[in-house]
Amino acid sequence: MTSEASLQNFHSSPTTTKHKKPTTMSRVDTAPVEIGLNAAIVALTRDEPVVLTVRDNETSDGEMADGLPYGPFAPLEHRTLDIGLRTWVAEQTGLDLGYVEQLYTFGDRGRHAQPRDSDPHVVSIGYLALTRIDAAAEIQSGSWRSWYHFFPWEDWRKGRPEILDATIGPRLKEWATKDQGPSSQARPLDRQQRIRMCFGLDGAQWDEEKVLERFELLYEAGLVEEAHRDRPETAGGWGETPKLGAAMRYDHRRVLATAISRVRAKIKYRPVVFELMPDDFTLYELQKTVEAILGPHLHKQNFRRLVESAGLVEPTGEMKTRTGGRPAKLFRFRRDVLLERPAPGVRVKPGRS
Amino acid sequence: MTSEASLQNFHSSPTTTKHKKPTTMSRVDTAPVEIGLNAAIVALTRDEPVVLTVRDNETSDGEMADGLPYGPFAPLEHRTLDIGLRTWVAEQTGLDLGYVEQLYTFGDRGRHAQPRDSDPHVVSIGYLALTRIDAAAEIQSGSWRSWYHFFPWEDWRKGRPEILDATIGPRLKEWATKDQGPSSQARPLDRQQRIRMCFGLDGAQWDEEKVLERFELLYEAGLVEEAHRDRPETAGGWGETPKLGAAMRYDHRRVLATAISRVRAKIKYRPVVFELMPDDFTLYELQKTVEAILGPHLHKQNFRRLVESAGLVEPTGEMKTRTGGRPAKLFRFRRDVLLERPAPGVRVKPGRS
DNA sequence: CCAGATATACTCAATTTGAGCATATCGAAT
DNA sequence: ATTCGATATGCTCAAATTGAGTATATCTGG
Repeated sequence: MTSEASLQNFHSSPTTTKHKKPTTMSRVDTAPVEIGLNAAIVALTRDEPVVLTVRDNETSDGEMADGLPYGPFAPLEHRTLDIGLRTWVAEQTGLDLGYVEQLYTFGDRGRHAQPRDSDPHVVSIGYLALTRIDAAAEIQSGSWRSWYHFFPWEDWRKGRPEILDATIGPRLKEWATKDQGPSSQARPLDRQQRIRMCFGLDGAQWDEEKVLERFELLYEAGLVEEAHRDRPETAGGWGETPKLGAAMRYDHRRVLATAISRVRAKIKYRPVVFELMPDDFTLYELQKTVEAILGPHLHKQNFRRLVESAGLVEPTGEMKTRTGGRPAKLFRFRRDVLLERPAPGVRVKPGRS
Repeated sequence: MTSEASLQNFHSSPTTTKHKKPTTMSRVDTAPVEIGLNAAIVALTRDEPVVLTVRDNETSDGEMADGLPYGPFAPLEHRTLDIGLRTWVAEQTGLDLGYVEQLYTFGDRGRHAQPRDSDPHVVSIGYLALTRIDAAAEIQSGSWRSWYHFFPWEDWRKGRPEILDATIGPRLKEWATKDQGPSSQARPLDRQQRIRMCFGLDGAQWDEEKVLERFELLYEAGLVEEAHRDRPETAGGWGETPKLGAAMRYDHRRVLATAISRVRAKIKYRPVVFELMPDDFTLYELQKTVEAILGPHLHKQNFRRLVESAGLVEPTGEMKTRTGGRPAKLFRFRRDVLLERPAPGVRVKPGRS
């Protein structure tokens, strides 16, 4: 089953449609559709990237997995999609969002756990929101969870996670050699290669932006809980499969994966880090924040040279003394860069050696 | 009126929502919603970037503006969103799409020209498709139009377009000093600054990726036809306003603007140019293609060094002789780069001097 | 006062990038 | 046949950027 999101980067084999003559569009057979707005709200608590999760925004039906704040788009109430999102988030968590950005619209059937067949098909739009921890303290409901709780294999802060070679690698290789189905010919990259590229195995290098591709691959391979929840008939051998990260409701883990991918990519070419920082900060704190998101992306004092020469920050004149060593200058974000250069960001690179 | 898409890059002032206690989600007041799938299909004919337009896919109601191929998402027929898109495109134009990528989901009211209030609210999802010109020749309906036909101010191939200083600049400055409304305080960038950054006026530099921001600004300022079509009540003085590019139906010009933005951005970090090229090509043809999309982005023979050293291409061994000068080596795309490096692309830069 | 920790300044070489020169080969005009 | 215009392609060279390291300053805690 081809996941839709992977089409962002790969060809998909075109559907072999008969070439009908162009017809006038009919409005028949449009089954009811509901639009779900889902928010991945990201903050940082002590160098830990966290996401806001809620548990009980629907009647508790025994399922206790975490979920993201979400709600249906009501076009009569919400003038725009993101007003709708802000309204739902405020209502469910008490948080007024600042920075909000649309991620992706998912529409494939069978990824949203429809209780009844008569329920409307849900198309879900994922959003990324960034917030500071002081604003984040206001929340009235929901809880902050490390995003690595849901994606342990993405946590490279202490080096390569063991789960990669201990569990994920072997199970994926096993899956790669299993039944491929007849449609495997059309696929541009075969399973082996996709695994290699996604998870940086066999000499390929790890790309911290491929969060979504990795999750979709694990889903496709049936290695995450959601895959079995969505298609119980394929649950063979699920019992002995170890849990790979905590599951989420509906397709929320996919939305979160998209959010992480986006943050990791965007931090490099737009000054979004500062949405997560307090007004004043030291350069080391800034670096720690970037590393919390990207992983310890081998930088050094070059990092300070980078942000200073890029004009991203300016000294406040104050010092921070409780630093454990020599006092550090405090800096603030230079909002003027937005008026100067087209694409400023903390453009860290993979590293030469 | 804040355009929704501009939220990709700017803060928006949070809606001041009362903090209600989290409630169980109700399914009341969900007015019917229809999802429109819209395809901006881009190709290249003789160094001219073109987009596939259709005219008569709905009952002709006198309006004869161009539109993009589109159709409603029918969840019972279309397993995924992009299968739906491919189906509609095939039906309306006879073209089987190859590379397809989702762009953005627009949902704001009043941008989609609802004939009757009783009609369902339409949320439209924009897609970008890239195709080669030989495949593009197959089309049975619709016509290819230069994308600069709709966005003349984006055409920098012969230097800075006169329309910028002759028309757009003055009219925008006039609008900037007009009535700002009471909500202008909360706006992070005022009109002057937005104009400056979007259109590279007053010393700011032109950013070829800001296609959508520019169009949204013109829409907001009432300088494009669609603005008056959507809100006839504000049509004061529209008669004497010169036409800024050809209008499109519904919000299709916005979708096209998003598509151009995306192509221009993506060509720099993913090998998407090759979706537009024939199998074999000379390096100069490749450069011309890039320039047709980005504008003459001051490169030189450094371009060849770039693509060759990046391993993006490999020589076929053949030569192209009818080149007007010394015969050129033919190259083909090295598909293997996808397996080697994480983000290869024709990463041209603005230029130092 | 010292050890440990962090902050900050500065250096230096490898690499990348911007810009230009020189030469090769074709077609068309003279 | 020769010349000119146009393109192709190889090579050089200096400027800028980047990766990596060294040296020194100043705090906290023992």
